[in-house]
Formats: sequence, structure tokens, C-alpha cells
Amino acid sequence: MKTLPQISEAEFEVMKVVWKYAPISTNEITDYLVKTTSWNPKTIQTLIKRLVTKGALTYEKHSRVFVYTPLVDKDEYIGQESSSFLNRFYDGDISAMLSAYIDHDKLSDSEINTLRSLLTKDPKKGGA
Amino acid sequence: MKTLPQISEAEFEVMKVVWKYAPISTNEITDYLVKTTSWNPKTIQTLIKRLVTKGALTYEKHSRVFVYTPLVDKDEYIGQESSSFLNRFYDGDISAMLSAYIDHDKLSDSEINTLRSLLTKDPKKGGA
DNA sequence: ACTTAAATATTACGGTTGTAATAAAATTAT
DNA sequence: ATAATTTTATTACAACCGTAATATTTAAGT
Repeated sequence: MKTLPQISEAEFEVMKVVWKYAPISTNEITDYLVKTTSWNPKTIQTLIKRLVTKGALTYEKHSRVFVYTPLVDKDEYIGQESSSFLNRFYDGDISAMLSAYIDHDKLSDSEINTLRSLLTKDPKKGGA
Repeated sequence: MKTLPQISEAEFEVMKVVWKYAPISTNEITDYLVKTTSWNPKTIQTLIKRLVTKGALTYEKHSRVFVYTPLVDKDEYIGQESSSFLNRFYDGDISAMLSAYIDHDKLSDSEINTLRSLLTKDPKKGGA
């Protein structure tokens, strides 16, 4: 498996926007994040640039503007981070993790039910 | 809620040892981690020191040696990290997260069953 | 009391991150 | 063509991190 680039927390916020709206220009990314964060546009520029350097984003020039597309797949990235999280914090024991969420986050009955139905679905259907 | 100190990934490995064996001396921590990691003892010293500075550990002097005890609660820390992870990566949607684990990590039937039974336990019993 | 050994403390150093400011290049308007 | 504006590129800088090395303090032996 190819190794995905290291994406910092702030950079990840940028990635989320690009994943959602790509292809998207610098200004569009900036407009969006200026509204949803407390970041200065200059900061957002820097984050975008770093993501390009890291190989997480690529772009096409449309005359003066750059229009970005993700180079890393969202599900793959999140899946990898999730596995790594599970290993570091719960030694890979997913039951231990779920237990901790149930205790710590005090899941409501309806959340519990949703989870249960998730686990009850016939895995034969829906598979690849 | 009091804010827990920021603990880095390498520091967290040290914390795990202290959580497990506290009260524990510098040398005991070092011996343990030298075996389970590729770290130089000096590196481990540094990590311990930083954890003290950050308020994650405290110690008692027993003549020349320091004997450490955690100042942050393991479950509390992990719970907080877990909530934060869930929010950042899954927008707080625990079903989405579990779904992703099921898909990405290809959970076995027995794992699925364990999870299901976890969710089926009567929450009335065992509560505080 | 001195020397030695063991433990702790201080210093180092490059990479990453958060957070921008300044500089340069490219377009657009005049 | 120039000037003004917009976009991108370069530079900055401190905190945090991984990874130690060196220095100092303190206890133990002799």
C-alpha cells in the first residue's frame, strides 16, 4: 500500500473542504474557511501550499487561478488514521474502544440502536 | 472540566508504562521501554522530564531515585482523545465511525458478535 | 574526605506546525 | 505600456517533537 502523506490537523480542515467541493480554487477554499474558522487568509494559503508540497493536493492553472483536486482519497486517509488511532489508544481492541465511547460519551438509546442495527446487517449483501 | 495536558505520541508510550506500573522509578520505566521500543535511554529520560514539566507526571524522591505517579487519569485522557478523534474525523457521528471500521478493518464475525453483545447489555445494570 | 558511579538537569538541533507578513509575479484596467 | 490589483511564492518565527549528548549533582564506596 502506498503511504499517504502526513497531514496536520489544520491542514486536514483544508482537505475536508477540498474533498467536499473539488475542483475548487484558492479563493473558494479561503472564503469557505474564513467563515468556518478564525484563520487569516494568509494562513489558509500557507496550508494549501503545504498540502501541495506534501502531495496531498494537486492543481491546474486556469489563467491566474489555481484549481485544486485531492491526491489522497478521503476514505483511505481516514481509514488509515482510524486504524492507527485504534492501535495506539486501544491496542487494536475495537470492543474496548466502543465500550469507552459508550461510557465516556454516554450514548443515547437511539444511538445504541443505530449501532446495533449496523452490526446486524447481513454482510453478504452490500459487499463488493 | 480541568484541561488535560497535551501529551505527544512518544510521551504517551511513557504514560502507558507509568499507568500500568506506577509507582515506578526512572530506571524501571527506562528498562521497560528500551525493550519495547528503539529508544535510547537518554531519549526516555527526556520524555519523562517533559511529562513532569507538563504536569502529566509527578514524582517522589527516594534518596537519589525519582519514583513517578501519573497526574492524569488514563481513562479520562483516552476518553478525551477519543471524543476529539470522533469529532475531527467523523463529525461526531459514531455510526459513521463504526461503519468505517467495519469496512476498512474487515472485522471478523466474532468481532462483530462481540460488539453486538456489548450493545445489547442492559444499561440499567452496571450504571453508576 | 575523595573518588567514582549513578542519577538528574541542561543544552542541542533539525523537522513540523500554527500563524502570518512580505515579496514577487501575473493580470487587468487605463 | 503603465499602474493597480490580484494571485502566488518566499520568508519568518516561536512552540512542540523526536532524538540525543553533555554537564552537573548527589549518593556510595573506600
